[in-house]
Amino acid sequence: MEPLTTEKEYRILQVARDVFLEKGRQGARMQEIAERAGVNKALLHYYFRSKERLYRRVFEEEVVRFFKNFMDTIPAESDFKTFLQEFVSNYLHQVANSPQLVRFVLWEIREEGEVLTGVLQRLFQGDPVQNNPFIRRVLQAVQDGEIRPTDPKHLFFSVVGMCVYPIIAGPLLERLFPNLSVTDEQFIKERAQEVFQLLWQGLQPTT
Amino acid sequence: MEPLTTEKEYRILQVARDVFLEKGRQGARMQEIAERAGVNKALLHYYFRSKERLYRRVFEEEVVRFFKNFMDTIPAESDFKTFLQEFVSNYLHQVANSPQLVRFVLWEIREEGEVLTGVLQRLFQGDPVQNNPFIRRVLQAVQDGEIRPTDPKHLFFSVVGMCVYPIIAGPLLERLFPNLSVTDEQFIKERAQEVFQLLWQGLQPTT
DNA sequence: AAATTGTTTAACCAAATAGTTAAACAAAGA
DNA sequence: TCTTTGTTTAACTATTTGGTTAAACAATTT
Repeated sequence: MEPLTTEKEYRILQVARDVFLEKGRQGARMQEIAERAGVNKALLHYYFRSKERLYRRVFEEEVVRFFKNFMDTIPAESDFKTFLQEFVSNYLHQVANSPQLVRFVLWEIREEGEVLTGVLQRLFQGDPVQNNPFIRRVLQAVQDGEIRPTDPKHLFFSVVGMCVYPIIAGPLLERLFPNLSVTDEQFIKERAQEVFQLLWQGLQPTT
Repeated sequence: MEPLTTEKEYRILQVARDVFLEKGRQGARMQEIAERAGVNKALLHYYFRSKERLYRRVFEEEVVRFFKNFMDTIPAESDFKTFLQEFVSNYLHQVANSPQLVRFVLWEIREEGEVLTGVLQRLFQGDPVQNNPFIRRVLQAVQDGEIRPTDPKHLFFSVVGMCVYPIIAGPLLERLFPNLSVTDEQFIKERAQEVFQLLWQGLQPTT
């Protein structure tokens, strides 16, 4: 049988991702990755040379995924009300789907300097990111009088913050509120509703 | 001269905190803590026995601080409008003052099970935390008709999320928005204003 | 079948790092 | 001054962990 190098290489990457997201850069162990992937430790080095390189590969991929997730949740054109409603719901589901991703990126970005800059460079070549679709849509909504004048950057922070926080703080909040499970569909729906309502009312033009 | 054991013990704890907040549980090195504290490595073990115990000591203390910071920012009684305004401003400043704290807690709580439960137990003995002053104040404001009916738990998540997110995502956001510095007094003030405005308008009773 | 190429592994090595110990040192008291 | 007690350290040990290597293995080609 033809040995499919790609298959095992891919499995290693998958597992490496899991372990790094769980334990972080320093907490992850090559041995554990190997075992979980069902291969020998040397194979990790055969494919990826070093822990550093394997980590970078994962880190870069996850930062990209982090942004792609965000971009993917931006709905197609429509009135701003449904745009906002859908975005909140989509993004909440996205984050709830893999809470570790956000936590990982938010923690690990603290050290990576050049690496992060490189990834971002490649992701948004030339494009000033301040012009991302979400922000452009907000600016347009303001111009069209659909919502009151607002700094789109701050609105962006607010929306993302409200979606992301309950989920990455989950382990804490679930201890404070005994009946809470932040990744439950039930809660996510409830949350989407609350967030949207607050935003929409808060953004109404004042006459 | 009388040797002040407390002094060096205290300095070690201080430095240990810094290093753990910077590097995390696994990233921190006993050697580095010793060097930065200006003492020999053995002294760390003399006072704290093991890395594990030193870490727990720091972790527990920081979780407590994390909550104390929150509690301390809850303003005294007043109308809900100024209450909210002050809370947002206070909490933003609190978080901006030590962004590492929030990042650290949010990352590290993922593993600690019994430890965290223990700390929380001691912090809020008996008191169901759902009854914290912030939430009580919101409930009252709803009853008094100062704001529209809202789930106080969700409002709590929203406020904290909007304050916390831009700051812990700082390293990322500052690369996306070149002129941004999320811990600058300038930005914090601006942010407080924006967050409050959104909240206040979003919470108005609908006639 | 023999040779070739690429794949996989067990066993090993080297470096980093947590933890220990015995001895030096300093202050206080007899 | 000598002893005692508590403090501090340099040097050492054990363990963990990233990384290497030589040899076995499997598939393919000649």
